[in-house]
Amino acid sequence: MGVDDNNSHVRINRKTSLGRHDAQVDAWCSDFERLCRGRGIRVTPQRLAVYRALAEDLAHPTAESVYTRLGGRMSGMSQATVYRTLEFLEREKLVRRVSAPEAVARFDANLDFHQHLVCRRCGRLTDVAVPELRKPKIPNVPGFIVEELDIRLVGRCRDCSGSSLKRRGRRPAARSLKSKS
Amino acid sequence: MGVDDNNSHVRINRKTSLGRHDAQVDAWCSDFERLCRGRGIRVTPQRLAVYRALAEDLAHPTAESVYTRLGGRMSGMSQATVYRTLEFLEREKLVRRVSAPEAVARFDANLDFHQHLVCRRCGRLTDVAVPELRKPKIPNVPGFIVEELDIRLVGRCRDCSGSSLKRRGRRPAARSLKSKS
DNA sequence: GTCAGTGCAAATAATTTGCAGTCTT
DNA sequence: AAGACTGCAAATTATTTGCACTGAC
Repeated sequence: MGVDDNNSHVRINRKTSLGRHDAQVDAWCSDFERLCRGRGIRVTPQRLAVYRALAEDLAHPTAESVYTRLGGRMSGMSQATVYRTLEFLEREKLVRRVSAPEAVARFDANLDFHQHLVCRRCGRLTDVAVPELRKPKIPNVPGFIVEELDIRLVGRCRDCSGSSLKRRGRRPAARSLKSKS
Repeated sequence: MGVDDNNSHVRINRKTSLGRHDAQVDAWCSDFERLCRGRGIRVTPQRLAVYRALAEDLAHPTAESVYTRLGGRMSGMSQATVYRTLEFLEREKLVRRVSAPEAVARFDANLDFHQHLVCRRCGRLTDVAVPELRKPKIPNVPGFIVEELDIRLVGRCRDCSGSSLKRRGRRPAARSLKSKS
């Protein structure tokens, strides 16, 4: 079959599946270092190591996975640092946090059509119905059976829209969100 | 301003914000009970209670919140049961699990445009680039600043496509996924 | 030299599990 | 009555924090 057949509307990003060329990783890392210095962010061996671990493994590792990849208990690097560094890098928008199905679970009895508004700051999750997203055409992805499109609108709710985007503005710890019902 | 002004393309689902009419909750609950019996699912007071708690509170409660709403330690209902029941209801597709930002965190050094394939069974998260989703028009939602659209394609990866959709097929505990890198 | 960044270990928090007893069908 | 469900409490796993120390700038 030809390159332009039905299935090729969508392409799985090959780079993601496993590791990549050292050259590219190195390039990313030096970009990273340059960017940090430019922004006045201290470059520590730990930060470089965590960043490199992420650059090497694009399969969305968990904090724990990063820790393990770095040599775990043997590396002389502590879990706490890995957690703190990842949080820091995310705050600096140097890496992204993505949601996964094994999330701290939230449930919904409402099976009707709707999407979710997710407030980046307070974590509140609100229903919204966006008519334009009503009948999303399910893309055809080779090697994967797409059963549904989960669309989240991420941003800031009314209560949090004023609050800083400042560097030092740390959001509440994930734990403290649980009581928000 | 009129009902049809720019901002009303999108409507926040009011029902969600808090509780609702008892009548509607009752209706949902009896539908629920009927459906369970029809499918041969045992109807226990605990299951009804958990379902009702969800039907009453559409603000995406956590397992912990459900437990608390049911009276916490005083209700005579254990946390374990709440967790087990929610998991069960989800497996039966009687409620939905939605992802939230405080998820068990996964990180990504790749900031390029892409979406995520999420395998419902093994939890693996894969990058994919869907051209049609390239420039999503950000919907205008009153009272919320939408900063980005997070689109996930949920389904089954190649390795898991064969495996049962059978009732008894329990997926691996979330914990055991961590090692998948 | 200074203060941000780190290690360590203990504290929290979220979720799961073993096992014996109980209730739905 | 049979086996599915549940309670209880202990076990796991994930993540955070206090405090003293060290290294990047």
